[in-house]
Amino acid sequence: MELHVGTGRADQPVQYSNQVSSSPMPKLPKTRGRPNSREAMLDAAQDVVLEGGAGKLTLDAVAKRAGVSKGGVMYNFPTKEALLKAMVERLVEHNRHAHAQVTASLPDRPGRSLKAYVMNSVRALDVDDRVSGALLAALNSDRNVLAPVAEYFNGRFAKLTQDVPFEQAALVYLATEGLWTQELLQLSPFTPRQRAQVVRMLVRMAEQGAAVETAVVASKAVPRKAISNKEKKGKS
Amino acid sequence: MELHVGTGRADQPVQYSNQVSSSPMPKLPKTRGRPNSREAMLDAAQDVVLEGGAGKLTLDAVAKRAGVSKGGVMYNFPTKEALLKAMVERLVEHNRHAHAQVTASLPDRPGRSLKAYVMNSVRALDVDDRVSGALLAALNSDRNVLAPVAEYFNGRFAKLTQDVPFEQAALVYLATEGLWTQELLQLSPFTPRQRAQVVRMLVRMAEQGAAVETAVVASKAVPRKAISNKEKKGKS
DNA sequence: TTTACTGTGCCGACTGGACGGTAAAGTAAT
DNA sequence: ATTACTTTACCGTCCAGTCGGCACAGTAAA
Repeated sequence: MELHVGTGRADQPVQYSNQVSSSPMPKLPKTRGRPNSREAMLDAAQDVVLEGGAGKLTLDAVAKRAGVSKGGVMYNFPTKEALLKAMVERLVEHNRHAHAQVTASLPDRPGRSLKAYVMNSVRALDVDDRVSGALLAALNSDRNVLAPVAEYFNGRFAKLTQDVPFEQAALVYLATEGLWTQELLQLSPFTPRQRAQVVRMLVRMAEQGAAVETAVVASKAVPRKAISNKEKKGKS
Repeated sequence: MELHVGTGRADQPVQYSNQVSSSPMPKLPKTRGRPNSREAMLDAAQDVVLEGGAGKLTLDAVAKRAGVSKGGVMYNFPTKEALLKAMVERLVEHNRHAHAQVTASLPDRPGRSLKAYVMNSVRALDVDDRVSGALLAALNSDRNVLAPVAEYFNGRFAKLTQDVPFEQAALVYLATEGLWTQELLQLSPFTPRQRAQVVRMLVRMAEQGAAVETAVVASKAVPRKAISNKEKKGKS
């Protein structure tokens, strides 16, 4: 299926795509002395957050990690908040791109986008996109910085619900988000096997679109003996 | 139903709940051993985190907020990590208590604990328990501090699944967790109305226990026209 | 080609403030 | 006086942000 859509870092000949306002570099060629160190610094920042948590994200740490001096970092990001903002924007952008890519790879049926969302979230866990969460923590400090994220989340959900009945979409959406968060914070109570099982269920639900919704509403008094027991295996 | 189980803070004849400093602080009786001060400081710490994010949680800020000096804080909590730990423990403890309380108020039927979990999580949002999340962010920095939380989470889920088929429990659990997180971080795409709708659905699913699981598995080809449309209103 | 000038990208020492933590002295109930 | 708690003052460290400087590339006049 070739789902490799990148890890959120610069693993392609991308010429620093997303420019953050006030960036002091209108000249695009930029080729002069060094390759684009901006992306390298963002990568470094990601790594730092990943390894030490948001609290360890200092300019010096980023500089060291990126193999430059602090001045170098400050040159590209006039302030720490600018760095954070750039990280967030790159992440959102990457996520949007990845979602689009996965969506495109799926047949155009109801729940397509929702299914893509689930798959993409899981992929994000398998790869090392774990920055998002660590970053999210960092953002918690500067609450205004995560505004773009909120906006992105909103728009995203709006699209997911066009395909699928609201309750259904919301359920899958929330569960996916919950799984993602829990795994990210390493608070998940699931064994790998259970996680896989859950993911399969979510994908299934996204695929089936409205079916489950109907079933849920209809199942007011289903006799319990009818329970399917075939799904019992994983246990820590 | 009497679900008032507290807000996680000292909800008793507390005199100075949230003081904004400046005030000369009317020297209350100050009875001999005043075990209140500890709780008051934890309350203050909660408030600080709530308002400014985890990054603003400094000893000075807590002290000012609590109407004491920094030394006063340091006396009760020899180190900042001790303060964090205390906050976490109080939170977990409170949560455990609340869950037990809600559970007790429900009829002893399958999915009882799960339903209580859902209801309690929502209640936590309605009241101002929002600290948990902010705190959770803080913990992200000192990863070892949130170990007790992880432990608690694990045990909690284990209990929820005793009652209900795994997939069902996992689904409700994750969705609830997702909802909680999103609302907490103010990233939720839902209108209040939609949120209420989702909550109702989750409670319903928890109640019905195994029923939905059966339905999900069975619903391979349910005609979409059977969808209940009665739930369409909220829209931002 | 040489020289002189300009701008870009980066370096790294330094500063000033914030913050965690310490210690000694003070206050009041017992 | 002893104990429980609080305050005031201070220290050391960390860190964002500043600033003067350096190297190199391009430009162009000589």
